[in-house]
Amino acid sequence: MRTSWADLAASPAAESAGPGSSASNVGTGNPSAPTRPVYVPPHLRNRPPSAEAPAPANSGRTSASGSVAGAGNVGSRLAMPRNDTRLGYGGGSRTGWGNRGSGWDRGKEREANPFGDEDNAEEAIGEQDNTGINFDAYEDIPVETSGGNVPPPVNTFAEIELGEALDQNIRRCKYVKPTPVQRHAIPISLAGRDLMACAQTGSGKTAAFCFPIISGIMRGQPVQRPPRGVRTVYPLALVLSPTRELSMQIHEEARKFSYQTGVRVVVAYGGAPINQQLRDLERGVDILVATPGRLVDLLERARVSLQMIRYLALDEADRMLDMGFEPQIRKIVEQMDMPPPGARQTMLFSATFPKEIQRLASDFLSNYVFLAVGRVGSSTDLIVQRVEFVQESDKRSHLMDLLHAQRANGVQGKQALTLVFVETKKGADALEHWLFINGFPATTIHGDRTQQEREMALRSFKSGNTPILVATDVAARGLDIPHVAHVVNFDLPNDIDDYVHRIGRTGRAGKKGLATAFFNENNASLARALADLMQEANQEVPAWLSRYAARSSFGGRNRRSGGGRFGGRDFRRESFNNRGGSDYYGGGNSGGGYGASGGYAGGYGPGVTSAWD
DNA sequence: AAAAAAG
Repeated sequence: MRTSWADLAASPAAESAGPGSSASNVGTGNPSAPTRPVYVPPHLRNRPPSAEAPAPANSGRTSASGSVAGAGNVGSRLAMPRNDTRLGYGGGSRTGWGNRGSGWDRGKEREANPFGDEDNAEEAIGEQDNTGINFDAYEDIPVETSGGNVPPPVNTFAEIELGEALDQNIRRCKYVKPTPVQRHAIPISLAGRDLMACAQTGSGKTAAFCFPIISGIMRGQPVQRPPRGVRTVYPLALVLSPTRELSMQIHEEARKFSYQTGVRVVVAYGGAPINQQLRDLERGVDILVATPGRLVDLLERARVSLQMIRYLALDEADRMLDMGFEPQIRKIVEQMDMPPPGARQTMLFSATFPKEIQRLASDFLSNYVFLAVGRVGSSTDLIVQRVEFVQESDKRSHLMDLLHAQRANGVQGKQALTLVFVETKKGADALEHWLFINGFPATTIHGDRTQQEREMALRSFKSGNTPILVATDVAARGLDIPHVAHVVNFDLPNDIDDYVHRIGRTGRAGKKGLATAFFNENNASLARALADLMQEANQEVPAWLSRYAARSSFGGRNRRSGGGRFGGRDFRRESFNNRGGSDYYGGGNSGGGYGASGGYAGGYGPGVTSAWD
């Protein structure tokens, strides 16, 4: 029966195995046309591994040895038979999950094991290795929700019906219990609600939107794909992010979560050859992770259609909707063939969410829940923030002093990683060169480098091979780099939100971090916001900075009324007096965001909704 | 003014 889109997707893929065959086998409607089954079509992937080796004694439940699940497996093949009997198939005890009657067979026999086949498994999984998560750091987190009928949070993964295969992957990731944003966001999404979520950097947002998507796709009705054109693919979920490296990272994470669920995740971004990405797409895609430019390209080539999208997730959503990106995002979301709000489920995530961006974002949402999870303070107080007054001309030698001190401190074992942010691409190259000739191995990542160079730089940094990375804002958001001990704002950004994201590259997953900023007259416009932010995060604010702040306190665009926290306030609450649009961050409101202390509407216990209703 | 994102 050629009813499933998967069959449609399968044919072009088979065709790609034999380039000469063109689209003929699709046209014939012959389901078993491919004679060289290099590729296992989705409808065949889920055959119970009848003759496979039985599960060894090693249960795999918590291979707590080492930091990596399956680290002992040299190759991916080794790991898979063991798991097959436990995950996708045998586990079908849960209601509905094992039911393959729909012809929507899931699971794969050829899927590479994303847990066991990575060269740098420790680095790759390290941060998400939640044995290392310091959950105590997440106690007493203030939560605010608003919107109608907010589904209550959960306390454990077990009480969420995510499906056996996904549960198993959660165990493999060593996620012991959900982080606060996951506790709240996952039930909201599973209930089918649209969501705008603010949560601190490093608090597990990726999983928060991936789990409901994967679960929903597994649970969902099989789709009949319109045979629009054989080379067009119809993803069910779209995840957009502002940088290529972040898309890669989300893809890697999502692959782990969807391992042996039969849900296929594909990534597409610019700067890399498009042909491999096209081949990946042709093999079938449920979740497409992409950067906007490349996606538009694919859409215009009609290689991707958004017609079947059920889930849309924007990571770093405020960034995606700011001036540079907004037209592209609108084009993708509103002017292609994506179902409208209400006909799809939309999830927006970021650590920061300025009010006027919330307003733009609300165009994409339908009856959404606003969720803010985080401490009172836009940055986690796991990060020690320092500001030093440094003239432009002294910055280099000052950085050198810091690096020397750090080296002297001799972090045992692996060298601590230092991420240095600068303002410009040229400045990045210049600083890298200077560091290099002064004996500090450094590399750099910015938009003037080739994609290969960018990826190489990031790998080299992550592995500790080059423990200093000089970066522009391309690296400011979302990147999850374990062991970043120190973020240096060599040049401060002009926007306080960028500062929040930059320093959020450290202090992740409940670990501590240090952030040092070089401040001088050029940064006067940031003084107020910076001082406020630091104060909220219980950081020591230098007296000279407070003086700068007082001097420039006539509400520049960086000034957040009411102590902006991390943008964690639903603009709808104040929108009636915000229509004028003259405000930024709701400037001039009287309410002042969260109350100075304990002003949260609730969210601590189940069933709590908010005063917004 | 800068950075990012298609080629």
